[in-house]
Amino acid sequence: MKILVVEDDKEINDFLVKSLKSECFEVERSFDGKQGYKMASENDYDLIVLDLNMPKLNGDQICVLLRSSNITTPIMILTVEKDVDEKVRLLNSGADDFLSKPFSLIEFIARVKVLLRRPKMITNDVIVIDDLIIDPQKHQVIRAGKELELTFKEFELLQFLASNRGYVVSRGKIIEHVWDMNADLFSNSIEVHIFNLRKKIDKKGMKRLIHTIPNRGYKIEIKL
Amino acid sequence: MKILVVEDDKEINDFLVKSLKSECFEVERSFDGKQGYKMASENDYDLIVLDLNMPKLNGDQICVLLRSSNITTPIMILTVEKDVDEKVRLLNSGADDFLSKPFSLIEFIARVKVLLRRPKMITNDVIVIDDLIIDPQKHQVIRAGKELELTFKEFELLQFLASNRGYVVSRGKIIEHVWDMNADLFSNSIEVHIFNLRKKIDKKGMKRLIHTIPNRGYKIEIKL
DNA sequence: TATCCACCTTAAGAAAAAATTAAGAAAATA
DNA sequence: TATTTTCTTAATTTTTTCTTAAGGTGGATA
Repeated sequence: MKILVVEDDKEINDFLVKSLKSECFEVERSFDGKQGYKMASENDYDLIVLDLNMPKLNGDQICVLLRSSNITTPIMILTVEKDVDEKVRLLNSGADDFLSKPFSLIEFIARVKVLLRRPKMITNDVIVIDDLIIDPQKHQVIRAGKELELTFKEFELLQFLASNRGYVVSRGKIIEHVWDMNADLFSNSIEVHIFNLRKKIDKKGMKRLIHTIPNRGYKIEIKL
Repeated sequence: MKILVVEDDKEINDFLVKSLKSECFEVERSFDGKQGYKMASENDYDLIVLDLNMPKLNGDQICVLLRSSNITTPIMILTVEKDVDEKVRLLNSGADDFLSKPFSLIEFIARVKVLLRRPKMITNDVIVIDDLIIDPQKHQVIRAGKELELTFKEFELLQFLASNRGYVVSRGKIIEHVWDMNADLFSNSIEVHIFNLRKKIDKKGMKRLIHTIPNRGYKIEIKL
């Protein structure tokens, strides 16, 4: 993950870069709006952090410029503005998020991570979620140290949910991926399989991993 | 929505007017900078589209003149300039947006709609408003670091309000987007859902995000 | 001050969605 | 083909969510 930081204040720039690097992000920086814009338009970053007030070229101006050249990289603008209209204006200029100074390191990193988040692809890799281990190659599932016997459909269903961990998976998507085309969308087959899966995986006394989101689907997640 | 187009090139003028009309905007036009300025200053448009290079009076000059007479109508300037400094200069002259020729119809219309502050489309993007984070793909809402359990309707309602942050959302629009056609327009279902949403999101001690605008609807906004 | 109006608040029960059974159909295996 | 396992269907129960309706609150208005 490559992040560009454009901030003319040396101290804040250092702070941002250090914070991001400590989170294992690759960081490039600029202390100048115009140079920052040049870097942003010539390189492919995963996130651009812009200070609002800089000499020569402001953060929001850079933002408008980048968006007008169809650069869709997420942009976060750092601002001291407390004015609502100003914030609305910034969001309309194409920024994805803004952060008012002074801000905490934790808040900054949290926002960065939100902006960088993308759903994962489905692979055949081993999936580990808490004490649940799914090994697609071995067709093996272990929960709390005990190996479980899953049927083919149960395994496919679990793997699909697990590889989308944290994200809601709709019934439609499940049908699409775990069943084939001609499956009946209006049967309750999924419910029955979920029920059977839960009997094996989410035994009583354990923290539940499979969650129902009414009207939307199911989700695998560690709830704290 | 009434839009003024000022452009001396007959062909481009026709193109713009036709494009806008096909999008159901009401359009008036001028082929001349001076006359265009007169029209802009004497009428109340929702958007003014100006060509940069015109005989007698340039787009940026019109822009400065209009702004100096306290006309705040959004202005879009059409330019062939590729130069950064030029673009920055235009933004500073009071223009809200600029578009470099040649541009596509889609791009033009998209920008127009942004400037007209049409309610934004509802996407699946993560929405961050202050310490409220809404992640549609995860069906996850976090306020002040704590995850909240929202029902389907509550989530849809919040997402709709949030994606129109800063703007009032009428009951009609809510019914239209969150409910389906055959919803009862005269029930107080919306009020109840708003109430339940507030219980979860705007807990006491927090700065309120959901605001009632009497006789008009609701609005999500950071009040400072 | 009385009245109206828009919105808020509650609570009950209607409606919808999901969980749970069990039986039988289909598929895999021997 | 017989047997076993897995999957689907369908009826029933349980849970969750949504709507309705009645009463309350507070501001605006005459």
